[in-house]
Amino acid sequence: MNAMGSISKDDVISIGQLSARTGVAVSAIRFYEEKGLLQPIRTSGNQRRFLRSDIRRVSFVLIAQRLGLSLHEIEEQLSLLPQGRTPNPRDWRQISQQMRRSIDKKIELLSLTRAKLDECIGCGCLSLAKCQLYNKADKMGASGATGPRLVLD
Amino acid sequence: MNAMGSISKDDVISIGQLSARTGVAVSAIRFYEEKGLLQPIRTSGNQRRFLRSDIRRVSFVLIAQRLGLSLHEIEEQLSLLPQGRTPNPRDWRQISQQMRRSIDKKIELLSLTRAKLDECIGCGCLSLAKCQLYNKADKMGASGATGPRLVLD
DNA sequence: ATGCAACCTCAAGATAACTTGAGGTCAAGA
DNA sequence: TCTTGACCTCAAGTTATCTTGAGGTTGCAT
Repeated sequence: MNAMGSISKDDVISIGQLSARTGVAVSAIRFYEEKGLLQPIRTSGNQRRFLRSDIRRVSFVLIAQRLGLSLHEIEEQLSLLPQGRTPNPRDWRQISQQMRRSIDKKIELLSLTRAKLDECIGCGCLSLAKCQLYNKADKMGASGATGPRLVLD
Repeated sequence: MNAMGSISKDDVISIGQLSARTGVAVSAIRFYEEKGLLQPIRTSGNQRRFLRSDIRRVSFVLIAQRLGLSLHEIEEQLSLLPQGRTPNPRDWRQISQQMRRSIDKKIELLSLTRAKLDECIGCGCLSLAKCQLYNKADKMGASGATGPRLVLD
């Protein structure tokens, strides 16, 4: 912004620049926009212009992805922020603690599965009726809209 | 088999029966066949007939899926067995130990990520250049044929 | 003024693991 | 014999996360 509060040319960056800064392909950035993760403004010639803070916003997306969040979940997190702002350190602390809890859960589930597997190694059973592992998994997941789809989440 | 060694009607089951026994949808069974996981024979009228042991084979697929193996990986495991037989308890012990190792790896990775996340919670940084979490993940995955696709595996 | 890299849109392709649907056949009981 | 449920094939749809390509436009440097 300049002294007048308006947006000057130097405050915004092109999609190519955002791509270069974040390592995310141009096509992916357009895709993120489509999914509501970014809301660039347009030039008179219809080209996208991003705020510098969008670099941080994309970083957030990348990091959250590493932690296993889907783009949809990430979008939800972002939309929870007041005024849909890009997460600041304080927001980040909130969100990352929530992520931590979800990682804890994943680890717990894997440990449980591992324990069951250890039993299975001993028994060698492969019976759907009796196998603890399968039954356990069954309770975990049967829900899947698409059948036996889930992968130990 | 009967005394003659030929396959009698009672040795085999229809796709519907296999579905009922395993809980796997008929369409999914056909799909598994297409992927090489099952190799039913056909009646004169072109209907599939499965061996009873295929129930166990499908159970194996389900369990392996729970452990995070893709159908492709499962097919590989099965094809390693002599004569492409359905895994018996001894085979199962081999395979499940290998799976155990892979679960161990996943847990390790998650723990690592969690540790990094804890650091991040403290620092509140969201800089791609500096964030340990992101850099770590980067080294783990950048490979992805499709860009930032991986999910903390 | 012009050239050309960078940008735009929209459609389609890729992968995993299946499902759904259309249109037709088989088999077993009444 | 007829009927009907179970089966068959093949094509297309689904979700997530993008990429690739075709065909056309912009904007900055010379």
